[in-house]
Amino acid sequence: MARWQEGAAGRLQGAALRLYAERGYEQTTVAEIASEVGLTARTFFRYFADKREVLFAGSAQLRDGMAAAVAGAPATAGPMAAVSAGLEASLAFLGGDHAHSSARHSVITANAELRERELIKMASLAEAMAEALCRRGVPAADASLAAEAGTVVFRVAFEQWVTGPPDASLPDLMHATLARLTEVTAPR
Amino acid sequence: MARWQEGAAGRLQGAALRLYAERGYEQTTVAEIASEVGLTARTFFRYFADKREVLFAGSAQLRDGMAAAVAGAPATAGPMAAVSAGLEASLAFLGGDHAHSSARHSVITANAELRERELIKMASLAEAMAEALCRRGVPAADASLAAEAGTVVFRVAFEQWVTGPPDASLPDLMHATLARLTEVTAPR
DNA sequence: GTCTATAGTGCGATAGAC
DNA sequence: GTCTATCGCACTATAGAC
Repeated sequence: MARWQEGAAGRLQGAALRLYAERGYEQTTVAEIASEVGLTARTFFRYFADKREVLFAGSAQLRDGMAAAVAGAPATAGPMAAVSAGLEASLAFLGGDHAHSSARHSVITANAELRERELIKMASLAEAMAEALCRRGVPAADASLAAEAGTVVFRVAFEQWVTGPPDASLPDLMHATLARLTEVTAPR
Repeated sequence: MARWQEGAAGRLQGAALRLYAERGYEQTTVAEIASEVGLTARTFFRYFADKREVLFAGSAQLRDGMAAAVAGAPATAGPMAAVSAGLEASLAFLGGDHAHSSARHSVITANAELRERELIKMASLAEAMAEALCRRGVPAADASLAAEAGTVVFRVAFEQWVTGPPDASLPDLMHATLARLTEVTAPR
């Protein structure tokens, strides 16, 4: 019989998302989240750097997975094609649980601090992909532009997915959005 | 003799930027900034919603100016051309003081919380331009894509400017970066 | 202008597992 | 004994309430 229950981090994440959704992010204290799963606030901060971070666990794996996909794209692929491979890789991390993604998205968009945190996570995705592009020999400025453009596609497609019907295809939305971007930015 | 000196907000901004640069954002307390110009922390929070916001005064005007330029672009202009007009309008707000912009940029990039705040300001620029595009009859998804692509250009060009030589031309960098974006996103 | 709740940190104590 | 997860306490600064 273990003295502690296992999966403290996961239990904290679940309780946090539920409480943030029920009563709002600002109306929820860290102490409440922790006591909800039989822990104290001090332990919460052992696992998460701050009150926001509990909603963004796993973002490092997403980032690394996308960067690896960019790095591993065929040598013949141009910058945008490599970024597209990165977007493809993100689907494995995010396409699974529509209900969870949707709830999480609602909580985040309802609060400015959480939106800030989400944006910096997006920026770190872009930075990681840009660095991978640089290693492929893409000039730094082009790499930043392609990577940031990729995250724009990611964001727009993902938002359409979570706010739309549960049976919509995230891959299809991603491809369609990428096509729209090339259309919109094309010179007339 | 006035009971208080005028331009409290401006003096707080100046002191904040200076102290953030000298000893770092986290090592500076609001009380220090305020006492630096003969005020109290309570007064600081009368002018600025939080410790970060003092570095982002004027961003609402920038946003409104850019949105107005998008709205006022020729009716024949496509989404990206209208966004380009918005970028053009931003130059009047930002192209002036290279030393100040550079110092501010250094402070912001040195701290994660400040980067978060900058990103949400960028997102609000994109949102405002996207809304202006929608009013021009551009479909919502295309409007988001064009507006976000515009802020990507804005960010990349601005960073090149502040980190480069003081006599470089921000307008030229902006145009060149926009051209690179269309090149990079073009289908092969 | 004062008072207070909460976020977040540093250090140390505890209580098992090994 | 060491290691690790957790808790307790004291503390500062932010931010909002009164």
